[in-house]
Amino acid sequence: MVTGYAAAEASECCYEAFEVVKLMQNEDGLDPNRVTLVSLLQAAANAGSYKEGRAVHGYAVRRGIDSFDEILETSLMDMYSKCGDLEMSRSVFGRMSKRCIGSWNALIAAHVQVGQPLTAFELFQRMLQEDILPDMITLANLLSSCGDLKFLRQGKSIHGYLIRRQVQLDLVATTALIEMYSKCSRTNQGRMLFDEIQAKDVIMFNVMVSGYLQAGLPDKALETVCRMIEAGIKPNPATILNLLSVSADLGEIRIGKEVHGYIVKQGIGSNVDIANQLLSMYGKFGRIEMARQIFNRITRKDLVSWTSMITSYAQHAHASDALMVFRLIHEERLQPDLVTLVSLLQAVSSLGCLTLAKEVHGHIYRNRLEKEILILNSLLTTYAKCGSLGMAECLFKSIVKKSQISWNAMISAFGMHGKCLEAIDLFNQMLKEGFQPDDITFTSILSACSHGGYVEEGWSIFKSMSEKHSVTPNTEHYSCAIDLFSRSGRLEEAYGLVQHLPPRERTSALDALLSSCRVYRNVEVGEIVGRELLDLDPDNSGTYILLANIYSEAGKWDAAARIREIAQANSLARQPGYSMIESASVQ
DNA sequence: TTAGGGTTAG
Repeated sequence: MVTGYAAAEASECCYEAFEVVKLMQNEDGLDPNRVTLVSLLQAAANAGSYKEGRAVHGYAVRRGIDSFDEILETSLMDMYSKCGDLEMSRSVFGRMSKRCIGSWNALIAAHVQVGQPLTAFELFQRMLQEDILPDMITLANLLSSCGDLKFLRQGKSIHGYLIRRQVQLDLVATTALIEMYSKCSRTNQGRMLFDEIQAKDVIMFNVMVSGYLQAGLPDKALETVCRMIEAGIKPNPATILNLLSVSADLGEIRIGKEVHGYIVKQGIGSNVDIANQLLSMYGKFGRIEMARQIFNRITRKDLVSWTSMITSYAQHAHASDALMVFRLIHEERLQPDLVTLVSLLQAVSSLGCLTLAKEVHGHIYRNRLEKEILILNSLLTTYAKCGSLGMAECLFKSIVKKSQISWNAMISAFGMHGKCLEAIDLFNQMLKEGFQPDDITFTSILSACSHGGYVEEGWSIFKSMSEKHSVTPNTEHYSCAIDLFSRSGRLEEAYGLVQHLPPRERTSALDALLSSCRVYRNVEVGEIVGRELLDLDPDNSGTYILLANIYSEAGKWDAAARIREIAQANSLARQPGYSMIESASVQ
């Protein structure tokens, strides 16, 4: 009876199990034995009832069942881990005279679950030193750690171990391997294992889908979900969460709306995790009103709900609303975490308010998050965007373990403030300290050079991208280099670079180049650029006007008149100019 | 023993 309640995994059942034991003692005068205690511990562990679990431990000690057997001790460890007391779990483990595989597994699993995979790995090494042979449970847990730590080599060696020992890979083991490979950026390897299994379950599909999402392949993720549905497997809540991510990543709100409809029909909209993901998806599409409605309907909002709402506001020009939501969090007795504060910093950055930046900085200190690299990098950018390059630099210097992102953030901060030489110096220092620049580093440094007019320096850095750093220049890099040349009047060279862009992405670069042609009164290049631009975007009245001006300023009145005639024939009126000024609503 | 969510640099 007690075991039945214990297996039911609900807190009410935990109390029922304890009630049954009381009845057993009072009415029948029977004392609980080891089996009863194991069941009670299991009930407490499933319900997370620490008080009850400790009481059972105390009872066992008082009754002298303290020369515990392995099963009872392992149940104690499991109960302590599930109730969040890892120390007690370790202490029970330490006192065990004979440790069975189950107790090792319990401790390894506990460390994996609280996000300490490194310790889980250390335990595994100790286990091998003590000549204990790992079982499938140990290996599945370790594979999960390998994924989290991106330990591809160790993950592969576990896979190799399984093959060498000719272990038949079941659904769970294969799923764990697929997950490990996906998290270590080896999605294809995961896919091969996935294809080998005929009878896949919903979890395996979800893991594969999530692997594709992590790899930035939302179309493959969608294809996999479709295959799953075709195979007659019903989506579960985790599938729904994946699908909402697919929709956001593909930029296809239609999919998200369809999934929303499914959620409503299935009556699972009250699930807080699903509601959070839905809110976040609408937020990403800028559908703030929809996001807000979903947020308001969540009855038990958790920190993710609040943070998602802040992010949605912060990223779509509603910074003051983001701040307002942040202030409400405290009333809910929730403690903002690292992610909440990073989102808040985005809002502060877009307001450009230094006082607020300092206020959040204080908050970060009070919550002891001042050493988190994620927070430091965001704060650095926020200070720079709020006009205080000094504070940004000071913060950068104070970061003991700088990440590549810290360097990128500081280079871009110098760029924002027109300090091109400082940005170049920092870039060189970054290389000297052995950090690998990436595409974002180059976007920042090239844009700093182009704004500061440092043509030679910028061009030499652009060339070094593929020659020295194996970074292939993308459209943005080309645009920066084109800008670099066109601003300094080297229009032929700029036009030469435009040819490297795919035709559809040439418009804005050509637009800027045409303006430069006017500034530098270069009719030859202007004519070529203007015509190419008119081919690509014949409805842009600005191009006709600019080209006509270039002709007339060069004295080519006939050509200018012809262009104006064509514009008139196409009835392209000049767009009136306008400006928008937002009044400061937050001090 | 296997799955999911809010996040930093342009």
